[in-house]
Amino acid sequence: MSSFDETDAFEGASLAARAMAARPAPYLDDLNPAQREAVEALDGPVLMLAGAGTGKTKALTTRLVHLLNTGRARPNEILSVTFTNKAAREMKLRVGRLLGETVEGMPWLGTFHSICVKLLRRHAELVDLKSNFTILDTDDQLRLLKQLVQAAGIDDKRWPARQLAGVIDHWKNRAWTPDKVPAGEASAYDGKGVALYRQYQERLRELNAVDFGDLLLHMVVIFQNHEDVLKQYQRWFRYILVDEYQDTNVAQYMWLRLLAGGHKNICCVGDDDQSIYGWRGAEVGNILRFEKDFPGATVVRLEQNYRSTPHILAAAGGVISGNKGRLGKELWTEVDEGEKVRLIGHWDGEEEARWIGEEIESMQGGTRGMRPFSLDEMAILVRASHQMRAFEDRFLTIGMPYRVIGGPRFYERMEIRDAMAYFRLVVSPADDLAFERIVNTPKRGLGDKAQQKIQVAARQNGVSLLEGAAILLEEKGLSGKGAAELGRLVEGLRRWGRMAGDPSMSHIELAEVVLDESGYTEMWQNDKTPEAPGRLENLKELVKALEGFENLQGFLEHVSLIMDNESEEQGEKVSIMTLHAAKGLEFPAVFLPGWEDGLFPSQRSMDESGLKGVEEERRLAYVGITRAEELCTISFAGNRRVYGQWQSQMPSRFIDELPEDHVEVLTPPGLYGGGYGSAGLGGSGIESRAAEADGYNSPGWRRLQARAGQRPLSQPRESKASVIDAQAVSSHTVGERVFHQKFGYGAILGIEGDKLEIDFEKAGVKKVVAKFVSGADDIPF
DNA sequence: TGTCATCATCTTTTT
DNA sequence: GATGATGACA
Repeated sequence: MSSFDETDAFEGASLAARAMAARPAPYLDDLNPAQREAVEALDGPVLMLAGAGTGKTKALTTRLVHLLNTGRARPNEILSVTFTNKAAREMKLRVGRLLGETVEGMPWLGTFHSICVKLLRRHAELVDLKSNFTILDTDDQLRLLKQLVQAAGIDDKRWPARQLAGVIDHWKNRAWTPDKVPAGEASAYDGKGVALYRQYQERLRELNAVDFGDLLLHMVVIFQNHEDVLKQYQRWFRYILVDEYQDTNVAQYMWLRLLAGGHKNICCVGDDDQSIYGWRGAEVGNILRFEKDFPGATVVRLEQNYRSTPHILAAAGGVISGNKGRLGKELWTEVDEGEKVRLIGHWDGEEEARWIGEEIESMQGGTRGMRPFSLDEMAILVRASHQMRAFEDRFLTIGMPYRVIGGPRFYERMEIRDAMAYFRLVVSPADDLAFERIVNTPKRGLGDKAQQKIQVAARQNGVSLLEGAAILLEEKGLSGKGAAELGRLVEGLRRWGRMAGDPSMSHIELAEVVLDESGYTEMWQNDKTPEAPGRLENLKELVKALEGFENLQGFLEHVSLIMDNESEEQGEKVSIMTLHAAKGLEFPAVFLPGWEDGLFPSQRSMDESGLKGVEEERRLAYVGITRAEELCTISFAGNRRVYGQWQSQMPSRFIDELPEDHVEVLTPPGLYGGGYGSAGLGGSGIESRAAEADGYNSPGWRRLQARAGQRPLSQPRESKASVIDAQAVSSHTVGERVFHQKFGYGAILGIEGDKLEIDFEKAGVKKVVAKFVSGADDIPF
């Protein structure tokens, strides 16, 4: 894990470089001609157009090693930027492997954001900040904006603060400070957008805080206004590598151009077909105009695909060819044909989840003449995260082990943020946002009125909320329970602050003391909701995570940037994630459910961005299909619940774009002869094998629907899960009160084999697998 | 001030 | 279906 130890970032070469004078380069032999060209074109601008699965990361890391190996730069003179922490880690790992040693000496390999934090800490004063500024998460940001909106007397129902946040984010992504917002944007947010943006920036400065967008924006401003600073870094970073260039926004683009302005030794890697972050301000245009920005650039295309079968590549290629203005690449492969992309329609979303669950079970044992797939080799990629739910419910029911990647992030959970707010307040007592968050958590009898008094006291005296509270107490401005509790809190924070300065006390102990004495832990212990045990567990994990850090401050810094949760529990599991989260990953077998117009392509994307929106969605489809190595299964449902309301769905337009020759249409499961009549493939241009059947209006289908409730949910197959479950059954009795990790507490109504029918207090009656249920009294924590 | 019920709104995608 | 905001009540 990267630490923020900046000491040797600019000092002499810490390891590898010393020994790096021109060694032989055996690693070059591992590359194909295109990759090799991209690696060996070391000087001047290089654009590497790397299609999906063409060995992009390999080329990039090899290039980095080659730079070191030829003695062109020392490890700390290379700036390499990625978008995600995961990608940065991966690169470090692979560079290390190629060098045959661990890479501690690459201080400037990281995400845009983490690198900008390092730089901004050094130059904070140039934008009126102190170098210990805090980084706000979206939650803090929103609360701050809400205050401003309300203070401006705006009806925040008609003009939600969320929207303002979006507008400001949009502007920051284009590197527009309040002064630079173009006149054409003046109508944003009821015409008050710019004024509020200005106020917001002012507030941030007062709080000595920045938001995510600021990290880049401030650095761009600094580089633009302070030539000496810019020059210094232009000299220092002798080579620049950029991953996922198609995802850069304007601010990032300007940042890169400024830094590369001198030597122009910049190598950008990307794939215009995989640009899927337009909604976040990414500009495909950046990659499309690279050659104009850097005349004489070497452009290398990586087109040999090492990941997928020809059928999969052809299907992906067919879909993406519908987009205009592509740089154009033709992926090819040497591997054998393999299976066609499979397409299947279902009656509704639940049926789809059920079918995929069963298909996964049979694929474990090998089915339809295919090799067996392990659960780790299979993934379900959805458009929107709410689609995951159907699968989770289903898999919980049948006892299929699964893992959700990129779900609700650990550090975004309520209890973690609360705890972090306490820590922040201990470290910096003037953190008003943190104070607001926890004054009345746990409940201290400090409602709106009391909090307003604190605000007033703070403002009148020109001090932080915490100090304001202290003054208010001295002046006896509060009484009763609230006063006593607030006194305890203020006192506590002072005490903990002293402890933080006491070297004899570890920050881990301190964290425990804070959570304990503040009553926060107790609050959850007394909480009877099903989430409480999990939250306590998370708090424990949080404290454990502190171990990797010197002090609370370092930890807070880390957390604000590393938002992904790396809880890699082992065990074979099916992966479920969004298409966005899947970028850069690959799986032997991939399921792509929910290909229905409105859902995918998403209605919102089409409404907001029109044709551009559809094209981005199409790229998303391309990303999805190209994640598959051997088998790709696309599905759609004729009906789906949207906002809790049933809606009939049309198959996605992208289905029409799949080239027929590379697609096999599967017959839907069940007793009804299948087919795709009214709700199915009509008009898709693809011949269904069962096209003659009248599909979902057939009597057989209706019969099936009528019986859906009683039908055994899955044909028991010899899976590991059910064997274990069978043994577990005997430990439960009808009427027993039990606890389930997802559904909470409930009473057992009946037992059927390895499944229990349980009346949950919150979730209602469900059938679940016994192994997910524990006695209500022995909850593990 | 805290709690409960009702109601509206909502859903992409994330550093 | 679920969450958040609002308002009546204890």
